[in-house]
Amino acid sequence: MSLKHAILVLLETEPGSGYDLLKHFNNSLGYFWNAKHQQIYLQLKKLRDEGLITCDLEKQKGKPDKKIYSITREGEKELAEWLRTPVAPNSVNDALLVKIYGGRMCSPEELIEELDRHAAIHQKTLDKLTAIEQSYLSLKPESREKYRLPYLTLRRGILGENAWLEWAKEARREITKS
Amino acid sequence: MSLKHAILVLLETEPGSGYDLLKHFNNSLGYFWNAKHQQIYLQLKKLRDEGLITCDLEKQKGKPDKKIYSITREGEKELAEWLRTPVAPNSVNDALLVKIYGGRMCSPEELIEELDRHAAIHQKTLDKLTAIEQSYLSLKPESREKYRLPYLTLRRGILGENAWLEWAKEARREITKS
DNA sequence: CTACTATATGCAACTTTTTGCATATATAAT
DNA sequence: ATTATATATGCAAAAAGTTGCATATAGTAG
Repeated sequence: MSLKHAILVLLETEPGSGYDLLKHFNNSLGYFWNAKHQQIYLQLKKLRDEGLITCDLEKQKGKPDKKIYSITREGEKELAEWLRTPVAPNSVNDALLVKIYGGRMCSPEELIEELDRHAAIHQKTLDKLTAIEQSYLSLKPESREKYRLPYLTLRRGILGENAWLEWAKEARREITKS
Repeated sequence: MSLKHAILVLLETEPGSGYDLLKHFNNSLGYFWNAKHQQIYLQLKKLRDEGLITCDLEKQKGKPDKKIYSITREGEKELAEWLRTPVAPNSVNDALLVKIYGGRMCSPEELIEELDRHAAIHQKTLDKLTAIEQSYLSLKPESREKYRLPYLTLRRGILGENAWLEWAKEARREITKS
């Protein structure tokens, strides 16, 4: 669906190899769009076949050649069009909640253990996001301009993770009671 | 993945037809596990093939026969085992955030329009969840016991949607500034 | 000296999910 | 009368995503 557009968004900012993209992705869109590296490489191939991006080889010594992808006019057009089209609301798949919903069949201790495990992961994500926010906020106001919109998505991550952790505290209290 | 387990969780609570399940699902697990009706019917078939659920026909006049599914011993075993196994953290796919991230290429007005559209959807979800919460809270404390764990997942929904709407206000202010 | 991590890709097989169609009846609203 | 909605299922094809493997080098940590 829109992994395709996520890639176009990133390549519109700057060209790069699949690997570059992957790293960039994992520090930005990856926080709210799931994708494995295979998926990204596959999409890059497809996007190239569709002519939405181009690919130039960059020779490197020792390492395999880098394929540097850039967005094309076609790609920009496609992206602009997508931006004008309404998208579906976020879709969530949260196995932990399925577990808790049906948690009667297992011990409170086991639920708490799993909840804590997830809380640790969410805390880690929050820490990363907060660190990114700090580096954004330490930029000079002129430099911030460029990142204004990405910053909004960062905020979404931060508010979301905070809410998650708040909920986890509440849930923990409730489960412990039993 | 765990649509399978989501179905087992619901059938463990009470047997029912695919359609019953679907409605139940849409008012509970559906808030944090995405699935279309086709997927549910398909999974029911698979679960039956695996012997985790059974199916009895219930004749109806006028309408097609209902297939009433129930969980089997095998199914309960499978479910209990799954509950003891750690699950992956929630995965999110949020196209709106991809859009905002790359929103430089479209007008603030268009972004705001889309943001508001999504906000309306989230508000609607929040309203539904709040209504469910109200009916839960109006139960006698003895009757609540049964729904304690599902209620926690409801709380997750409420806190999550509130956070979403808070963020949307913030984002709206920021985008409007430009 | 060895193991691990990072760089840098990608195929093949499989599972999961989505999209679009298809059917048939009952009831409530316009 | 007609239309829409709810009931009640499901197939088939396509798209998307996951899992597991495979390759090859360079640098760093133990």
